[in-house]
Amino acid sequence: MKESFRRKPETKKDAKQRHLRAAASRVFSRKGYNGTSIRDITDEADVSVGSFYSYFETKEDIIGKLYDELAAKTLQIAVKVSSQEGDSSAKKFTRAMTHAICVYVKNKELSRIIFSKCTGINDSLEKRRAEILEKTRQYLAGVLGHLSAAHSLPMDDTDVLSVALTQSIFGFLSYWLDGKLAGDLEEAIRALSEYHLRALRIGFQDKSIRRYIHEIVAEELKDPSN
Amino acid sequence: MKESFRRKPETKKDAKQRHLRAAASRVFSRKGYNGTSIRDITDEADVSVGSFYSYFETKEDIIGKLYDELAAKTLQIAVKVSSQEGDSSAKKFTRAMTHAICVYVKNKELSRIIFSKCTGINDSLEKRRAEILEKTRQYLAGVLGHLSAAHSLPMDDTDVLSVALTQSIFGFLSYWLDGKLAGDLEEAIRALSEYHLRALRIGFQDKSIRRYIHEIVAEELKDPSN
Amino acid sequence: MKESFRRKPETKKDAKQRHLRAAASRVFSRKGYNGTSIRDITDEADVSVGSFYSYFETKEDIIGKLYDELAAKTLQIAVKVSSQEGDSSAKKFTRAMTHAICVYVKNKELSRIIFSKCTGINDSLEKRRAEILEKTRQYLAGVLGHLSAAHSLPMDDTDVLSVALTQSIFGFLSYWLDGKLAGDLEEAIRALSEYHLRALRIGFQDKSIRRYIHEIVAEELKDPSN
Amino acid sequence: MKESFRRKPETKKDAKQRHLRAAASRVFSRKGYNGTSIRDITDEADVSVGSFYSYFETKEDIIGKLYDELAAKTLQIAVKVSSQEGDSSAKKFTRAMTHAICVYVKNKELSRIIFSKCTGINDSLEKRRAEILEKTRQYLAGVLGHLSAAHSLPMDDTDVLSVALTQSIFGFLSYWLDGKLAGDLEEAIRALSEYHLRALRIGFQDKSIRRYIHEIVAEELKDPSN
DNA sequence: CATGAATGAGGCTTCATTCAT
DNA sequence: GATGAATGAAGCCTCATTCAT
Repeated sequence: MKESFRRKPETKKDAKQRHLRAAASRVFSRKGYNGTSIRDITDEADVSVGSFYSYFETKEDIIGKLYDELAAKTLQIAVKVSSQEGDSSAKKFTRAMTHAICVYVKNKELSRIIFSKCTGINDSLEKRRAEILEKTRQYLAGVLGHLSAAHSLPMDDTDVLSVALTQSIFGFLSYWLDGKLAGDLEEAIRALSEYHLRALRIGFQDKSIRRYIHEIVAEELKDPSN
Repeated sequence: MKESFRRKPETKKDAKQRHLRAAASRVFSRKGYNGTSIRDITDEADVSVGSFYSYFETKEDIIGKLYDELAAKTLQIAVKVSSQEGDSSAKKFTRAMTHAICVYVKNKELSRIIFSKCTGINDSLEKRRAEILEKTRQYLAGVLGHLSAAHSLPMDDTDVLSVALTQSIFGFLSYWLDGKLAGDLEEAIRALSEYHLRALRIGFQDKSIRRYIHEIVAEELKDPSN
Repeated sequence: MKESFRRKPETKKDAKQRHLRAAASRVFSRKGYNGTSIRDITDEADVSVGSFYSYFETKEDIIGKLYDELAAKTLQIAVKVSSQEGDSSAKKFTRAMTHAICVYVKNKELSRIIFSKCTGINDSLEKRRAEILEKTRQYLAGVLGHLSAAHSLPMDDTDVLSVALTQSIFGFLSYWLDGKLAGDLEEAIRALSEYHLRALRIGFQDKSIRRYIHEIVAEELKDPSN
Repeated sequence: MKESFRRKPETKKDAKQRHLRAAASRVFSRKGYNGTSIRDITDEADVSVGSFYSYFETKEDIIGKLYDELAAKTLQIAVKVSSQEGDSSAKKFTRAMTHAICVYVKNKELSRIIFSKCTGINDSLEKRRAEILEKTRQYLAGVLGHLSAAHSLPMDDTDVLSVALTQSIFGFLSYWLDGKLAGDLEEAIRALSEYHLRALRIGFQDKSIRRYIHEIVAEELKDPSN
């Protein structure tokens, strides 16, 4: 909402594009890519079909832009946590995972789009989708790598394990975002985190884990706007 | 007209339906549901459009039938392993997971369809899709439940953990079936299995795990036909 | 059912054709020409689609044959009554009209087909349809002509009046065959007959009219078969 | 955007809908409902197929709208004549019938559609069709009722007679609109009118009847537009 | 720039007709 | 002959995209 310095005064044009993206993400999240017509989006945004095409080349384009949007958000995952040094492995890992989850939970609609509602559209979009999710995987793979070095873990097959780790998180998120998992989010993250910590043979104290998670969740998800 | 022995007359009609299903699964697996036209399927199967419609009601019908096909296969997961008693927890778990993975690997195209290529089509199909995958999750949740009782594991949130476990397997499979993971399948399964065994605090011997996996993979995937 | 002399031993082929025509007339009468598929007819007749095409060239052909069937029946109208000589004009007219009505009522399904269910199909069939109905019109026009000569009626526009007369009968029949007119058939015919007799300025006695009608209706419609 | 005076802004949208309805009525009147494709209509109207579907929901919809159009016109029958009081029965009846005929003759194409070209499409449309024609029948039945009271006619079976009267008019119109009846329209109406007057035992003078008819026909059909 | 009517390619589905068995 | 699986032309309809106003 605030722009840091000068740069980017968010023109009217930008605002309308954002407005359309927001409308589109709502509709896509509800009806899926193929079930959504351009008309549906412009109706939701209360603009004309013609306008849509001033801001986006094609229907694929807007999905691409939404992918971009989520891709930009996922950068925060690495940025926000990477600065922490001297923390215990358990703290690093838990904070990394919690951050990742929070980013997706905060962007519920975009996440639903990329996790399930707008998949299998075509090869090029599928590739983009994979790239975005891959960023998170690579980030977590990096964390795993550090830990494996620090703990001299026999991280026999980093690829397989980073996939397993990432996909278990994404899978959990899919269920969570679809409302299929009842219960408290922090508690769920804790169960997930401790599960993986055990798998990674990283020692931890239940109490601390809860605290690490709470700190991040409280901060990330308190703000109702965004 | 008469069939010599018992069960499964597999009429010509059945055979052609199967032929069409196979053709469809190939095209769907390549181009996705929405990217595939009826024409594409009938071209692949080398039959006329009209024929398609004497075997399937609608385009949705054939996807439903393919879903059925995979659903039937997933029943094998539970059936094949359920008979083992007196085995160690590690053996039970590893065999269960390996079996599940083998079923999906053996049905590569159907699996790609249900994991990614034909998702988000509409609500009713999405529900069917979820149900099918849910079966595997429930089966694994059952295994977890047994183990948690036996090891008095603090299985605090069985739902979350069964989702995490299942989705890590499905995620791994998606990558594997898309050819994104190089390396040996048995080795990958072992890494995955041991990861989860550690997470579940089940003791195991690396050597035995390899053997459990090898027995099943060797048997399940040796047959070149299917 | 009985064949008068030798001639026409009604081959098996003829019987099957008749069987198909009967089935078709039932289905057409229920669902109309365009709403009926060849499959519907062969299902009703319990024969194969291929058989259908041994007996009829095309779908149009069978409608044509059904038209023929009714056309043949309408010939009876003229034949049966024409022999009466020396009768009063009222008797002649009433008997002619009653006969015409009975023929159509006796062939309920064929009549429904030609009156409403299979109309507007295409020009050539429409022409055939018109020809058939025209036969009845011409017959009644002939009766009108005789009467006009006998009574020196100023039958100013025979065409118009014969159309009006015929169409009022056909219209009545459409309603009747669709079950839209309650009441007794003889009574309805009497009302109709007397209406036209008055229009034609032909004197009559109510009692006699009833008798003329009763004689014919009783004979024509008593037999349950056909 | 603003319309100068009152009622009926007749937007461009309305005009185009009317244009399409007119084109459709021409094609339907020529080729019948089932013989006409959407393409035929849009070719006749010189618009795209897509346009058709922004004005009408389905092919059935446009026939329904054409039915509506004629239904609206038939309301004029009752409206225009109902005001006449103190007239003789012959005048009332003749004027009513002439009005009815004029309405259908003025809407030649719509009438052909509803009388013959677009019949037997399906049950729901057939019901609508019947309802529309029924309105005219009921109106004429009403006229008959009044006359029967005034003349103490033994209107024994009003239903049968109103059907006969209406259908003789509709039948006459079908012939007339198909160009199957040569001659002068006023003369034909006169013959028809006098026929029914005699049937109804209403006294009349030939000269007056001619005048009643002429007044209406001259007024109703003089205007070349519409 | 905004609008939304117009476009038409392309998809799904039906069904009259054919023909190998 | 009888059968019914196979064919494919043709119809209805949708919706992404364009463009005149």
